[in-house]
Amino acid sequence: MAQFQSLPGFREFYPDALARRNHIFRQWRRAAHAYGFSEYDAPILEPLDLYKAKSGDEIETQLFSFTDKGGREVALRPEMTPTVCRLVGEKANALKRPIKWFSIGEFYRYERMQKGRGRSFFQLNADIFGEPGIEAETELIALLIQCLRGFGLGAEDFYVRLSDRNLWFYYLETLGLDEARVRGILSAVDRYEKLGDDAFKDYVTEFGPLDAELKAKVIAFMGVKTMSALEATLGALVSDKLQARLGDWRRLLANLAAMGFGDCVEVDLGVVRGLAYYTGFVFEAFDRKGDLRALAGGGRYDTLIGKLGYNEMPAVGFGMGDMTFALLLEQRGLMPAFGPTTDVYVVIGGEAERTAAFLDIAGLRAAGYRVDYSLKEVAFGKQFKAAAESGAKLALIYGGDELAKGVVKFRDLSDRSEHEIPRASVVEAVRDYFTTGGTA
RNA sequence: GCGGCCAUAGCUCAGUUGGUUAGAGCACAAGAUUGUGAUUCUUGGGGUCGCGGGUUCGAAUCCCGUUGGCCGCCCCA
Repeated sequence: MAQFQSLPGFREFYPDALARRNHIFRQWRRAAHAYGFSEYDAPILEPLDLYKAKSGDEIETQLFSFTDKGGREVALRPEMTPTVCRLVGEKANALKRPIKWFSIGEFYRYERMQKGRGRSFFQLNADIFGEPGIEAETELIALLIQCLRGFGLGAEDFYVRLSDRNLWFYYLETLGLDEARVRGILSAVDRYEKLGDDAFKDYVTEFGPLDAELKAKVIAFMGVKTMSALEATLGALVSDKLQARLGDWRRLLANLAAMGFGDCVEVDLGVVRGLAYYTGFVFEAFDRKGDLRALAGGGRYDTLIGKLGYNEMPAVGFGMGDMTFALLLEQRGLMPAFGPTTDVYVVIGGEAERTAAFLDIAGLRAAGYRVDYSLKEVAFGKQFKAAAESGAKLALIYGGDELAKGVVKFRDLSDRSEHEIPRASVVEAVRDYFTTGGTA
């Protein structure tokens, strides 16, 4: 039977599955366009070094990488960020700012499959370049929320956890830690939710015993879930950077609340995101119930474009994958059923009538209507059954009796009413039906 | 990279202590039905039981290996 299988972790999209995927992409595009983002795309095969430069050599074990016939070390793209940074970096001086871009593409990672994760997946990426202030975060997080709300998901279904690596740095600095120790603590914070106290083991190995009072403060800070708790913890501390940053937080949350998204966003300093390249606000979107993986994640990365060899440019972005998202929509019953899409089904009496029918079928199709008919000569009963199953609202009957009179029978499949129309005005009659009387 | 469970028709699954030509429902196709709608009835196509090896007179069934799938750990850009 199965002589050739698809490669492990790769998905095949039969028409019903592709309809669901397209539905997701359509809503994402609609949201991104509504927020003034422009769509771009780029190669799926890139130089391996592009990813090593961002993530280090060890990333190679999780890439689909190989040597091409020209001896180049290449990799299927595992993410969009390095590529879009190159696009922006190359033409930084010519691009009007702020640069608001998005793309929807397929990505590849050589990993074990799990629920919500495969070796190939699609991802929406949205980024804003050239804006260092929280106005960029406002716009981007709002887009993320709209990308979820566009499907009918609400604050009871998902929430965005908002955190800030800068706030962690400034706070831990006031507690006397140097940069290396701060990074060690952040690494522990990233794992604390899963590992509990064991998350601090690496820190202790590297820097020695962790002061009990410091550890208590770190754990308490992780637990901060509201702006007022944040202000209670930090408000009295003497640090200009810290107090200015609190102001950023207030403005960002106020902006999102003003857009009506306040109930979708929660302060949560427990989120730091492992990636070393994030430099400010970070955020992740999660399902409120259930145990799904993160729906989306992102943050500010002001230094990455510089690390890739271009002039530094502020940037903030997020990515949202299709697999976990589709699981959520299915769980909530928000994935529509997609069937065949036909406007008009043409019933043909026999071979003699087929020639006349073809002319009108072609005319209707040229006018933009979705028209179908039986490829072979079959009984009328079968054709009407096929018409009903096709989803068509209208059937046009080309029979010998009608054509002899120069007419076509026009049947409304929803109420089973029918009347005759002149053949010469078929396109007009169909157009009239769908623009006025048609029950779409 | 590590671990658990699983693999019979396109799908969901039966298949007795190992026993003759491997079944059902759904789906698909044709007919009953030579001009009007999802019913009903009849019929049909489709499987080297994931693959390979072993035990046996005999394997879908037992054993080993392997590939693939689901799930978890690691990781998660």
